[in-house]
Amino acid sequence: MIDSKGVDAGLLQTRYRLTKQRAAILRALEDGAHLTAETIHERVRAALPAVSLGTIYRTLDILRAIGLVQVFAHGGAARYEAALDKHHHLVCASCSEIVNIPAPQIAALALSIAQDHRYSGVDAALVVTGRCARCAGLARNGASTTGG
Amino acid sequence: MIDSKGVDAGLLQTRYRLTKQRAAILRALEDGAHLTAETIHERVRAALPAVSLGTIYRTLDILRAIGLVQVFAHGGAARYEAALDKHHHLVCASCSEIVNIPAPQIAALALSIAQDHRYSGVDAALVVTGRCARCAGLARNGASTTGG
DNA sequence: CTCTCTGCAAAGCATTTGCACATTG
DNA sequence: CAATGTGCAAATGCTTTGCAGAGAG
Repeated sequence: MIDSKGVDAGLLQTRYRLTKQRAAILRALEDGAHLTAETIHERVRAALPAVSLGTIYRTLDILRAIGLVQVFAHGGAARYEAALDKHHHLVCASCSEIVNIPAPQIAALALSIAQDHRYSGVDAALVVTGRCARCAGLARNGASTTGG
Repeated sequence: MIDSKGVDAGLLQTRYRLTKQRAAILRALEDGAHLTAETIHERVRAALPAVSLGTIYRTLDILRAIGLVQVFAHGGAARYEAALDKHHHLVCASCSEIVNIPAPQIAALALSIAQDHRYSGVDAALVVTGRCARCAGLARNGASTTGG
């Protein structure tokens, strides 16, 4: 997986080349999780102003194929994060806060479901949606809760 | 919820009007599950040739807000289905077959996770991805598995 | 009759792609 | 040097929206 000293190792083990753009994208993914392609673009631009959004998408797609990156859809745009560990997500419907949750029991459940239906090569994604304490509090006061 | 004799009851209990377009959309949703907006459009057109895609989207959005319809994203386009019961999905990564799975234990797990993080009004969606037996078999023979 | 809905067509986002040039290994 | 990657900009696919006329209650 990704390691702070050897972020790039993953790529080096493939036919893909390690360009400065890709290294920057991997670094951006280390800093924050659940990032939008556009957010990643902004962050990468800090180091490499000329990088295009197209390159971000192409690279993220490669990283996902290799298994270095995990994607998860929320609110129109896809969210990307480094595939450090297997986890699921708890999302606030109001402010879109995203919390990682371990839920290790899901893996076994998914496997059992898959076997029942003769599916192989299984993966599972659980998304729990609700309202965080802060947003629930604001809602009680009748205030708008949209935003971060 | 939706009943074969009273599909429309849900709408009638709201401020929304029951138009022939909406009735047709509800009926299309009874027939098949996991439908794309475009598929629903085609089906509705059989009865009402002039219906526009825009109306399909507007209606589906209302039905979701009321709770008559459940959405679930897969492969670019959103999939819609009547909210008859709470269930989850098993999806074949090759042919995109979608199987409904009950997994009642998820609700309790989601609730417990939500409580841990002081979230309220919780809902959970589990998507299990894998390769169905047929696609796995075809893959073994080196044939293309896309489609179906 | 009033308020809501509809069709149409244009707009809006997120994402993908073709191409000529730049870069990596 | 050969193969792969990049920027740019146009194209795509799904979904949303403004508007004027049509229809529901």
